[in-house]
Amino acid sequence: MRAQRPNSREKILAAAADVARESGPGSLSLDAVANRAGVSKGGLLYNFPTKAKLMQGLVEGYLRDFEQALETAGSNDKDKNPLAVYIRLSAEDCEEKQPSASWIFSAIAEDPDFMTPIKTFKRQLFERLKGEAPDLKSLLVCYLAIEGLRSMNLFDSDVLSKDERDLLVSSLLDIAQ
Amino acid sequence: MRAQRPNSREKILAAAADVARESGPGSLSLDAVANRAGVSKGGLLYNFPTKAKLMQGLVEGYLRDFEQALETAGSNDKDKNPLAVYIRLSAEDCEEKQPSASWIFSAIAEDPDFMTPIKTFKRQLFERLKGEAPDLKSLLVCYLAIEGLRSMNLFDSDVLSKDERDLLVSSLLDIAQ
DNA sequence: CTTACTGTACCGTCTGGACGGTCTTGTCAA
DNA sequence: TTGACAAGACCGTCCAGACGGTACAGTAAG
Repeated sequence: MRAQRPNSREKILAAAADVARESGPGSLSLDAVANRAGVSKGGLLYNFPTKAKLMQGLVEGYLRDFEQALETAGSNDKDKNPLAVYIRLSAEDCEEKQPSASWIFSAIAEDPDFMTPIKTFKRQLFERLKGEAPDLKSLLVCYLAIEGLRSMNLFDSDVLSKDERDLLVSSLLDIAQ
Repeated sequence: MRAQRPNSREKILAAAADVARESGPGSLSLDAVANRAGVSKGGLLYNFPTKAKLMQGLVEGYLRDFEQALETAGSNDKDKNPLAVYIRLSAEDCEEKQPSASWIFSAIAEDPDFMTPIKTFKRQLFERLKGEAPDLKSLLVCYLAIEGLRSMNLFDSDVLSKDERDLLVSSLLDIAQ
């Protein structure tokens, strides 16, 4: 219903993420994205009338996917502790060698305000976890450590070995009970 | 010996950091920096012959300051546990409402390779801590949580209240023994 | 006839950087 | 003490290129 050949949108978004990751966040030009997506510049601007809308599309897609992943992980997982679910999901995300959100740097460079939806999302998530966690101290430590893991993945600083990452995750799950 | 009026360099670096923080990472132009520093564009390019050199100057200054802060904190602090020293120092850094390194986004946008010195620095720091820490699990949790705190500060997502930050730090110091 | 594009040509703006000129400071011979 | 001079530090202007965005004519499918 959204469009007749709707995979163009997704193709463009994926291409934008690819270009941002491979060519660096500062080189995310509309021409580069159009080429990468196999779409003319006119076609790109047909789907996203401005560069800001493109970025907004990236942010919204990311948040949508994340929320959905959290939801399905929450219902599949036998462990009903939401913090543990979040830890496991995040650790899985960070396994990927290629950070799924490296385009964030492009968005920030374009306009720092693109971060506000992400910030409010995170704040809500934290509040939700706080409501269901038995111990504030454990929650703080675990949540921040996961934030650190995500940060490392984003900056792809491969400081930790795989063993160390596994040890960390199991320690966190321990702390989260 | 480095220069006859060497405060120009520092003034320019400070101006660059200010512009990056206030105008957004994508708006860090040489003109803006020159204006902010009270220096002509020619003068700016005299001190830093290219934009890349300017970024490099920011990175080097940041690393130098950080190392020095670690050193003095290590000798002043009665607690000889290096991890505890690092935790306290980092927590102090993150108290500042204005992240001291928001220019990092500008550097990444310019060229992701500007991160490599910072990455190797962090890796070395982590290795050093690992050498002196009694328990790997505690180190991992503490180090990552601090990394998370730094990340939050950088993205200035004010998710934690001051009380929560304090509670986190004391918990980490507990874990670090 | 509408939707969803392609392809091209173009405009205005911004930016990094090169360049020539200018002011300041230190040095040193007379 | 002074004057000549060179090097250092900085100014102001100009330009080529890249970029975001517009306009528009064409077209293939449903």
